[in-house]
Amino acid sequence: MNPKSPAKTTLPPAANLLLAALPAADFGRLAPHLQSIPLPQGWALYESGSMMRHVYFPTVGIVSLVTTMGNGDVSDIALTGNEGVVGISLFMGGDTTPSRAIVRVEGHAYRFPAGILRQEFERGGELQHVLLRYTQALITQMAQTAVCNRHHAIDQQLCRSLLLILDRSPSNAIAITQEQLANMMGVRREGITEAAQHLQDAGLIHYRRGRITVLDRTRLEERVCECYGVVKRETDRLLSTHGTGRAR
Amino acid sequence: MNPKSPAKTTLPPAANLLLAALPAADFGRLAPHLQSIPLPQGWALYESGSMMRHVYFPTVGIVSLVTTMGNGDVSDIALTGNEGVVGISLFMGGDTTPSRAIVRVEGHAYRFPAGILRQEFERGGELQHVLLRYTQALITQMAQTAVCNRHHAIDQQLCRSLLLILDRSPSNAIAITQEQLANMMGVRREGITEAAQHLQDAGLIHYRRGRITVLDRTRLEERVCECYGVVKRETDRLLSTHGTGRAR
DNA sequence: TTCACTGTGTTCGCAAACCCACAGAGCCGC
DNA sequence: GCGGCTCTGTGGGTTTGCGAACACAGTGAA
Repeated sequence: MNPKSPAKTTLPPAANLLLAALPAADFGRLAPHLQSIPLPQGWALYESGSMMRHVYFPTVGIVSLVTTMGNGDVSDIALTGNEGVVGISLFMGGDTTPSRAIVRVEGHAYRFPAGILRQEFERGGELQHVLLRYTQALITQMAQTAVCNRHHAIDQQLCRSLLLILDRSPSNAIAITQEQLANMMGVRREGITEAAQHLQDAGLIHYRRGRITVLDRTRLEERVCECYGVVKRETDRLLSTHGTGRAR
Repeated sequence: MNPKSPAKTTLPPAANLLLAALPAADFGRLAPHLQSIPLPQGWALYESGSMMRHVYFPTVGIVSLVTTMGNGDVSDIALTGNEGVVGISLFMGGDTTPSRAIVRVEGHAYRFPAGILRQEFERGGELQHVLLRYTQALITQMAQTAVCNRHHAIDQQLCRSLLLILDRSPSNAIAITQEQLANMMGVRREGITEAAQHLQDAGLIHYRRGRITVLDRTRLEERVCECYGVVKRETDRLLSTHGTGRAR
């Protein structure tokens, strides 16, 4: 299931928003080291506690940060698409984390060798600012996930998950099974079946065998808990290129 | 409820572990700007969305990062004592966060004006490394909180909260009411009453009117869910001064 | 066409927490 | 030593989600 050997790209279209936000000079130093690789469904970009060798900037697809309990229970704690980066502990200084990173929706990513990225990070330029601001957005997402797990019903959380996925998808058709959704949300598959039925009965979505189509995004947003909006606003704020007035 | 005007300290005993981990040269540049202030119970170091003017390094006491929902429900998402710092979004680049920071157990902290700390952070030296590594420990704590909220019973979560507090307390007597604990954990007060009775019946703790005494820490650690250990190990790893070989 | 497999629908009982309401019990000041 | 307040104990009824087991349908390969 490992991705095939990297195909080096000369000057990619930078479909990753973080890379796209870099000034030409900063990006120029990174470009020679870019590798474009596929992200096949289910692939683990890194395992719990393992030393990271690369940092990944997704362009298409969705990668989840997952915490696994001793008894095998899992929950996604955050979700990253082309707006972010996977492997923050490399530049945060830990080199490893207790969580795993798993491809939930297949796609592609650019990746850098760990040393290259860290070296560039240490320069303290715009790359550092962009990565740290993204990390703060990630923190917000995790915090909101924690309270959402505590306080909100599965129905609402399903809306949240669907919207988070939709925001990172090219179309309104999502290739994912209820079983996988249940895994992401850390609940039983039956709970998802029931919640999805509610949404389908209400005409918000349509699903069949591993494919969910969002029919009415507006009403989905009406039904979702506030957690979605909080995270979205904060992410937009932090990652808008017109930041807090820092030099660019 | 605001703290009184700052009393400037010349060379504090650095009872905050992050400050203590700094080389003399780095600490020397910061020392003139140190202000020691009290942290009274219930005080909000910063509110949701408000611009931060200071960064706080607790020496005694406990500060919680809290997310408040629209309907008033609250949950702590992380907890900081003298091993950490409050106000990470200042150096992460966001300047504000959607969460609040509240003093759960009264104490003291050193604080810096925002500009001073950010300027020192931008130097890219050991202070930056220390702060980023702490931030990663914080991320681990938040991630584990999220899955713990999802999968574990109140009894176990109570054990976790008590141990987290105990780790940051000078004695094994904790001054906190069940109502406050319930707020921290985002559950009903009655749920805490019941869980605390179990622990008291088992002889692990003793409590009376706003004071909980831990009688048998070992057995508390046997009963707690794995989340506590995961966070503790990771925090110790990241904040040990014998880090990952970065220059000191 | 047949067969195996995967994904979805459904059921029943059970346990954990929740909501609400109120009772008692320690603590304080006057 | 008497209110008044805060903190803790308790009960009943309800809801949500879990566990396990099973039926059935769409899909694709032999």
